Amino acid sequence: MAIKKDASKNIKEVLRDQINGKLLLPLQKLPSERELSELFSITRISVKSALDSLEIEGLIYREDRRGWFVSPPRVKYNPLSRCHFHQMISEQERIAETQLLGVKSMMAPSSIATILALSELTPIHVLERLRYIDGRAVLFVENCLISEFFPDILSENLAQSLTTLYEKKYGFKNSRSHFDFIPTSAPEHVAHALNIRPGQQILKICRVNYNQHHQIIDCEFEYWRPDAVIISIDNRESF
Amino acid sequence: MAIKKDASKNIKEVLRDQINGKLLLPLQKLPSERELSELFSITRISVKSALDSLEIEGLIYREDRRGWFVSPPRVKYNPLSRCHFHQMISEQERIAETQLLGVKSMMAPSSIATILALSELTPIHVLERLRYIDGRAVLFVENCLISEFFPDILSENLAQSLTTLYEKKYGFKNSRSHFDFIPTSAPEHVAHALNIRPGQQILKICRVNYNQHHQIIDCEFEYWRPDAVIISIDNRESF
DNA sequence: ATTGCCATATGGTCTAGTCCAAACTATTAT
DNA sequence: ATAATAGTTTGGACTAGACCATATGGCAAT
Repeated sequence: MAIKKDASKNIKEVLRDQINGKLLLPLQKLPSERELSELFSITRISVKSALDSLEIEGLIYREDRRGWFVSPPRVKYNPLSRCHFHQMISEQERIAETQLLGVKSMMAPSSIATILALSELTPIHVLERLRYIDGRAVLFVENCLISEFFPDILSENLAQSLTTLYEKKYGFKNSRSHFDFIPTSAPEHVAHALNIRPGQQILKICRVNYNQHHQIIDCEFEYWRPDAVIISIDNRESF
Repeated sequence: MAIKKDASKNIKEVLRDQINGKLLLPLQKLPSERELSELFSITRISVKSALDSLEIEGLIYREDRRGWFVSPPRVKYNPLSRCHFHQMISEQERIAETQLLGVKSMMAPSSIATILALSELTPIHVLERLRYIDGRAVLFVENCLISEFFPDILSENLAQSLTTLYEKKYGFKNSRSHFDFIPTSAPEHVAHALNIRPGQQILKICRVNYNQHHQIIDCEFEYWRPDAVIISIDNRESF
């Protein structure tokens, strides 16, 4: 009786072995849920439950109504480094792309006003961008800029590094950033952009940036596909 | 037709509203899955799916065969601060406890040897500890110490701060730490200790510590209940 | 070549149950 | 009082289907 496992444990172990043993390669499609349920003689619900679990582990991911696929290796991401996104990714021999989804100008809603430490009605620009690694959408980014710091920014190419733009066009240097990392679920608009289910787990990063005059100039919300990233931080002391 | 929602969306929204509106308070028990399925006239599977989703969001958590409960607010955790766990928690007016689960002495397996940059067979001590906030087990910690750096450490009280012990007994100061933050799922022994399902999402933190001589002396694996924590890091530049 | 349409494959969601194991509770025997 | 026991409640796991919405690819009309 020690050999016999739960149905879902068995399929999980088999698939994990296949992936770890490189019999299933990154980006490769798994058999459909119906095929798996026949192969393992279990119902589709049990198959789904096993796949859900492997998804949480970060081994596979789903594309809505297309199927299940093996996750590529995670990229290392050091938010504290000066390095731009594209540079950081290409150093890992992966290909990064950035797509500008849209720009809105509005009054800061209370949730954002709190983060930006605004005490009165203040206009902001909100950029929505989607970032790809090796062609897969893995990161949804929302930048909220305090408009008065960035006159005429909307005429620039906003698919590039904002940090560079801040410095070249406005002379801003980063003096401080604050980061919050929160394991939570994807809001509707994020889920849609990343082609994941609303409510799926995600790693949310809230970043607040200060310029060289110690003023908060913008904040950023990053939503990472949880299987795509390792946050990697090195902390050397200066003493 | 715009009013009618999916069954699971409806129950999710109702429960989320109840929690956000403080009608359901932290640590309070939700009605049982069977009661909810009757209340909302949906099957238990749909109820479970909605609860799963709220769990991922971090609003509720389950205790095996006991029920579903409203998550307390997240604690802020800054791994880069010098601050001890107990101090950090009590500054947030929460109560921290630490329980030593066990100590093993062994040869470093390859996975750990790699992290500790060991090139040959090396004895290590492995401490397993469980940390509670307000009586709830939220953090499983595994410390892997290179034995030769810590003679006689097993005779000490290991439920206290290890950092303090390193300094007082061995004169070690931390000169550098490296952190990896990985959203993944709970391994079996971790799930058991935290009373969560094997395979449930977790935030894993791998930490490697260097002493004042720039030697790696130990590493630590932290497994956080994902609804219990916000990682909060402040990055001031020195230029 | 392009466009529009349709069939198919696929995952998303749901119904209506069953059986099981662990946690808890109330009762009973000592 | 204490300990053993039996019943109840609870979530965990599963069966065996159903219908829906969308992504895709092939085909036909333009």
